[in-house]
Amino acid sequence: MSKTPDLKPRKSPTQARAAETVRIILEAAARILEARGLAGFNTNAVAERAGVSVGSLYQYFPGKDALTAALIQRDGEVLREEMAAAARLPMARAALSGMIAAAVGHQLRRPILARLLDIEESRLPLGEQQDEKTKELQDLLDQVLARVDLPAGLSADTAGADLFAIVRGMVDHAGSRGEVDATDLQHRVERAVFGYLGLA
Amino acid sequence: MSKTPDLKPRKSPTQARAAETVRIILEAAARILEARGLAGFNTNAVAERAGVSVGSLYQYFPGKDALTAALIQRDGEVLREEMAAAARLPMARAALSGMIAAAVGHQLRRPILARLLDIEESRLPLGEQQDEKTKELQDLLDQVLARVDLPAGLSADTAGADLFAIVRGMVDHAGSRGEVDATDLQHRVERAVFGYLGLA
Amino acid sequence: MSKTPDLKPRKSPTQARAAETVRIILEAAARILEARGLAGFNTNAVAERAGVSVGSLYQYFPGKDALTAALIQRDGEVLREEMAAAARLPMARAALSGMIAAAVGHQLRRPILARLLDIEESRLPLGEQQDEKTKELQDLLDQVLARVDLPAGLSADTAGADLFAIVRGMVDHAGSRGEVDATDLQHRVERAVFGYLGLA
Amino acid sequence: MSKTPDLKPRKSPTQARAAETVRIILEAAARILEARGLAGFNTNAVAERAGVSVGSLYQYFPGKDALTAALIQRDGEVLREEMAAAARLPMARAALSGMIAAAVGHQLRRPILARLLDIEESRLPLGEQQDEKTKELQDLLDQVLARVDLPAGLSADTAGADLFAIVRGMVDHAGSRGEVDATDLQHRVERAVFGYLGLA
DNA sequence: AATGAATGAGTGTTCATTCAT
DNA sequence: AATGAATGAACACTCATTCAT
Repeated sequence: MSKTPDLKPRKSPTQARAAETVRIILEAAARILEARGLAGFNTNAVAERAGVSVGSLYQYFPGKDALTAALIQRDGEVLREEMAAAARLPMARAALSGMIAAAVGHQLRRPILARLLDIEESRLPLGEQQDEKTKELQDLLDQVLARVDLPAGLSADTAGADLFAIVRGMVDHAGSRGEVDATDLQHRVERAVFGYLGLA
Repeated sequence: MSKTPDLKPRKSPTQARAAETVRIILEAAARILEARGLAGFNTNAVAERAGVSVGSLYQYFPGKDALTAALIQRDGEVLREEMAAAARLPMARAALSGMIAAAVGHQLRRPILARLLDIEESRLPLGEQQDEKTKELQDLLDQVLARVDLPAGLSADTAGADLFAIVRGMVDHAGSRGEVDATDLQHRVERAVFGYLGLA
Repeated sequence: MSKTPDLKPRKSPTQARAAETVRIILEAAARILEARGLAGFNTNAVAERAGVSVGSLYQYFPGKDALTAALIQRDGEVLREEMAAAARLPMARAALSGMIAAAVGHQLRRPILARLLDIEESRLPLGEQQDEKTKELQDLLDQVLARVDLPAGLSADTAGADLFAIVRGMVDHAGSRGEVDATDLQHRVERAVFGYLGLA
Repeated sequence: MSKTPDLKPRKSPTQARAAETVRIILEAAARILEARGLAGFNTNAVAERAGVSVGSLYQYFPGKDALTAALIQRDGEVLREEMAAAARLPMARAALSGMIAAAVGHQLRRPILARLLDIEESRLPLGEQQDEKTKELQDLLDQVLARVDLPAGLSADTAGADLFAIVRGMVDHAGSRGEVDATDLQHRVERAVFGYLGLA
């Protein structure tokens, strides 16, 4: 077995300058990923693009994987907020539509980045912290699903996982096909989701 | 820009022994991928596992990416055959079910391998050859879809791509969740597919 | 805690060329140590001095520490043989003299190298293999000490350890003072050893 | 060739607070050395342990080696005083015993630190200052040796160097073996020293 | 054809040292 | 004077690929 890498940020930047440096590094990492893919994603390139030294990068992240993990975390932040907002809508159908819209919007905003982070997320041992985040999303979905009539034989858990997979699969694929029309994609994903749930 | 790598096998194995060697190398590559992931997938490890020298490996494949490409190709062979057989079924609904069964069966047979090859496939410039294979599948799907009443506003092309994405997303996710019950998964994918098509 | 490094050679060279490469690398490592000290002892420098690539070095040694360990092992080989030969002398006093001569000769042959390897030996977790080697020496010494009248209150173990320390301390220091006269040094070490044992 | 580093403390701490800071830094350095060895001995770790910033550390020491040198200097201070006191004893034999006791006590107080500083001392170009300190010790030893009948063929210089080496070798080794009984070690070192001098 | 030793560019990471605040 | 963020040269180690045997 290989040793599990440290994925927690190394130091919380106390000074304003340091926080800004972290932000710059993360954005540089995102751009490198988008421009050169996983193969071209290395710490020296990120540091150079960020206009800082490698040393600075390692002041804030204990290793490459921790940088990736932070990027995944940052990337999911907005998504989770939009999802939570959508889940609060009173009508279940509207809530689901809103959650789909959040996923679609998130993916189409930076499709390449989203796809690569998905891949990396499945590779990294993100630990409790990320599990919590995922669980949070899962819970939101479960709450909404509890308000619809699920078809016989489907548990909320399984249905949640499937919907997750359907939405991610469709938006990833749309992203890789170069789609940019969010409205159209939204409709199709709704077809699949509501069809799956028998709410068509 | 980096030069696009040569992905065609270096020599057509005219002799039976050579074909056998190629087979052994490919299976070794598959097992390394499954056991060690993309990070542990390197030519020296594959050659050692295959019981041949690196030199021999490079006799049959011009580079690492060509090896990966051949693996993707091999991996899709059976899937395409089963898909084609299913597409020949007279009833459109049965044909779709059969195609889903092929996809589900393929993924659950070697879930880790299937997932990693999906990732690599999206990274490699597979060229005409693979495009043809994908187009073949797309055509099969189009033919079947031509025999159902597509909902308004959906082209066969788009619907095909979406179904592809739905199925792949669901089976990938099921694979990574450790599901092994093909029948159950089959039902759920059918829900999504027929739901999407309005055939529920 | 830091992970204990792998200190065993990576592969036993099967071909003659490979064995020669290993020999060349070890001698280059020795010369780098002598010329630049521990601070200048790095794998790139060793490889360059050896006239091979770093890659070759890592074919045979899993890491820098393994290289050092192999050097320690090689360095002790001749010493152990000479010690064993001396221990076989029938007269205990002659045996001790012979063992001192072996230690003195060993140290004066390559004084800087011997000193630095002593330092590294104390730092590395050499494991059973080396413990055996040291135990072998200790056993030789014990056997010889069993044939002399030890002063009251001295166990063979303690006496052995002390003699070891006396000899090593004196020859190390002589080496670092630049002494080259083995005969003179031999006499003085004998003074200390026989004096310690009350055999003056 | 590399330039010889500046080993003198950067500023004479005129203020009491500065002197205290220096003391704290030195003790932190000692503890880091003991706890993490030479490999873990770095200026950032020392500063953190000392509770000061690296910047402050560099206010008082022009570089890492200067810090080490100061530590060596501090470490020898007490030893030299005790040695000088012992050398003033009227009976030569008692003086030697006292000097041995000083060395043994010094080593057993902080065995790991003593050993590592010995190693570093042999690596650093300590310059006149330290030479003087060593010479001071050597002189003390010479004065005492002048009061005993040296065996034929031994100069006071050589004898002094040998005794130094014997004592250091024995106490270093005892330290690394984990010995803690100062009285026992004292007896054995005396055996060696007086035996060497023919005063048994 | 096969072998496997050899290559070396590339990458992750550390740490002594500097300097803006 | 003090801080600690930033620097970047240096180094351990990997692995795709080549080539002498």
